Amino acid sequence: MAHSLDHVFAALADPTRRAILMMLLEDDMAVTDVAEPFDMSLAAISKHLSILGRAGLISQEKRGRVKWCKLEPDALRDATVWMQGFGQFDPVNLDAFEAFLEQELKS
Amino acid sequence: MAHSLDHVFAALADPTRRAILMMLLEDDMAVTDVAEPFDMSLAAISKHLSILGRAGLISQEKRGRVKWCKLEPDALRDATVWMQGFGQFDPVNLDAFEAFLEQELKS
DNA sequence: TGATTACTTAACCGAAAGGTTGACGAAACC
DNA sequence: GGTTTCGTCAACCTTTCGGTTAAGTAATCA
Repeated sequence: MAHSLDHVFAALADPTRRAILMMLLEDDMAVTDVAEPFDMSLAAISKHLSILGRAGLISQEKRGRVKWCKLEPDALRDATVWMQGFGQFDPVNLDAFEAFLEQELKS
Repeated sequence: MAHSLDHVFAALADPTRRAILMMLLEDDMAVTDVAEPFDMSLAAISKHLSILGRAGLISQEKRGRVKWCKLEPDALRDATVWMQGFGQFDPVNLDAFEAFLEQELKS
């Protein structure tokens, strides 16, 4: 159990951070590129990324002057297990997630 | 989509609130009984319960002078779907959850 | 009726969250 | 070497969080 549920859930509670995670689902990204779609300073994004890092949800590797952000979905495992203890839900519906994702990125 | 992921994840980020949810897994409880194991005022627990209620994770029904708290696990569904969009995890391991729960309640 | 029980609300407090701007360091470009 | 780019850090500000105590309301008990 690498990272506490406290940190993971707290990281997921912010819409900006959830959006960042969804962006990283596509591919690894540099910090500046992560920041681009948001109406927010680079420093703010940098803070969000460090919170995601503390929760273990992403890792960061610096190559040259560019710092690359990589999704680490395994950090979600403990949280998922915890939540599923409360009942069985439908089998994963990826279509629903895709739709939700599209909706979210649009707003 | 009844309750926002913001509220659900924020509610889950606090260990006291997660412990309350686990207690309610056993059975419905009155507010005073929920508060009993915690080293915290009743007012504090009342606030935690209202946060859980706002997230849709519990419902409360007043019968006489007693207010009963009931787990509403369906509120976790959207959050679970969201998280599972990041990858398939092992099938639910209830035994692991039970062990974790026991550990948690002991500490 | 009077006292007690069950709970919420209000006011307050310190600490943390989420944002800003400005200065800085390190790598890359010309 | 000078300048630009990438990113963090420090200081600050406002709002929210998580707790407290004190007071208030509503139902029950004796």
